[in-house]
Amino acid sequence: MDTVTDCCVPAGDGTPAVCCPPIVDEPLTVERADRLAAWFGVLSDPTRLRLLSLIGAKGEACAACEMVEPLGVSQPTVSHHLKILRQAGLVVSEKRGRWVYYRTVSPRLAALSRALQA
Amino acid sequence: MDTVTDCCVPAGDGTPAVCCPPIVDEPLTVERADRLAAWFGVLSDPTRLRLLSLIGAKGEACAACEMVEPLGVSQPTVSHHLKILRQAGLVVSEKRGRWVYYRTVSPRLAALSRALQA
DNA sequence: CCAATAAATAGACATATATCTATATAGGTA
DNA sequence: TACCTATATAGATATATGTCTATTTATTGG
Repeated sequence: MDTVTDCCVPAGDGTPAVCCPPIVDEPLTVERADRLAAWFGVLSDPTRLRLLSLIGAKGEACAACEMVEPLGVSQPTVSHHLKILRQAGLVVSEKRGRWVYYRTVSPRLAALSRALQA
Repeated sequence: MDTVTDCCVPAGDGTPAVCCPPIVDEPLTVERADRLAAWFGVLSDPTRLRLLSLIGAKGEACAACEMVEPLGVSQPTVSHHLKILRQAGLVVSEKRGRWVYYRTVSPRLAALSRALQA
């Protein structure tokens, strides 16, 4: 789950691959289904969704100072979920001073959104 | 998880509710996060995604006759996953003759797609 | 250089879930 | 009516996961 291209379907005829085309367009391969399922699994936890939403709404948010208190879970739990979001490529982090700031990765969210288009 | 409206955000000012607005627009409430997480949980299994994709691509598919064999899992497993997809409102079923046919529910998929728009 | 603090890791534990086999149900068909 | 056959349900089991407390790591400021 490292790059957006994980979600692409190779055209195989020289034209550019289509990234995360709607899943209802043609039957998913086992590989694409596994990758997409992993991403949706990342989105299947309320705490992670709230973190993602909080980061997106603020534009940028730091882990402990802005996210632990409003979510009502422990600091290690926030850290755990942010790691999962980061590994999935849904957020990126940057250390500035003593704090770590997070931002959402729009292309990744857009790719998943596209996969669900009807 | 019964209607698309489960995903809506009431406007509270007389104007129509916005259904499944992007989660990065404003911080999710606990309730919306719980509901969205449940839906993404339904999408977080490769077998269910392949079922959904197969049904969508064919336009309509019957449980045993068209889905058990290509998926490579047992009939009860297919039945189990179809029930979960049905309860989530992502597919509807109709019994015709001896078989049960499934179709995808476009508005529900569209609502989830909208929630992930960047 | 040391103390304070933000963040990450380790480990434990409870809960959820995906799958299977075996069995039940239901409804068309001979 | 009685039998097939398509689905659904039950129950068991292995695995995955979300959360916590306790601890470690890393970095800033005095």
